[in-house]
Amino acid sequence: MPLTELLPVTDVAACCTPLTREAISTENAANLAASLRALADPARVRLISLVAAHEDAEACVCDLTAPLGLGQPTVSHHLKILVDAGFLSRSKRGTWAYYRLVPGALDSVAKLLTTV
Amino acid sequence: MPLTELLPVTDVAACCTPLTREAISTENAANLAASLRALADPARVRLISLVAAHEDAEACVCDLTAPLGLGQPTVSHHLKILVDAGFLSRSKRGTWAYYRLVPGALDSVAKLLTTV
DNA sequence: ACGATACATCGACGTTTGTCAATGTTCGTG
DNA sequence: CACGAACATTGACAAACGTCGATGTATCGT
Repeated sequence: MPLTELLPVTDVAACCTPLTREAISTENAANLAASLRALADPARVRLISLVAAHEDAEACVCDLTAPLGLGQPTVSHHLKILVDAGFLSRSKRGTWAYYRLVPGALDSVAKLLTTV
Repeated sequence: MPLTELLPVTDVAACCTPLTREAISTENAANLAASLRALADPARVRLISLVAAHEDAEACVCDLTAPLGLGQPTVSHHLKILVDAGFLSRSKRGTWAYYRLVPGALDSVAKLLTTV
């Protein structure tokens, strides 16, 4: 079950009622787990936070390597995981690649976890 | 960064504003990531759902091995991770160990992810 | 056209993870 | 007290993950 095969969060959340309302199917559980695993890393948590808090709510790779204390290839790697999972979007302008939050993506997984 | 060193979710959530409000600290990011990693597995997602949906909102190990299709030691292993992370509580009655959701635990991590 | 810059991809390495079989441990019952 | 049942713990192994250095690929400025 590699992290590479995953559905965008938006699709994952479209599927089902919150986790605790009724027993989730095996397939939906796998999709939700994959989305969660994309978030379940200190560097990626900080990346999302840094992008959201950055000016104009977007950031390029060069803005992110220093605060994370990680190499550029590693940061690109984490960003790719977040993009593939549907949490971030990438837009290239000139030499730079700008990342921003996908609206509603975090909220959709939050909604699945909510019990009330 | 093994999954063994972790704070209960409740403490994790007490720390800070939602992820996207301001840049999260390195330490808080590590704690949140650890909580998320406890959830980021298909078997554990199903475990939480099965426990919540079970009669009286509690279940013993013997109720859970069959629907998961996993061996008893593996199920116990996953349950321990969820208990250590603060998502489930364990109460032993006789030979049986009953697991139930910790109220508000899932909601606290959901709240950290919410952007609105 | 050339060099430099910003980023992505690749290959490799050590660490962590999920799973199981085997073994401990605790509790109830005959 | 011994036996069985329910669960936890241990040890082992393959698979996946995070990180890095090296290399590839556009794009801009001169």
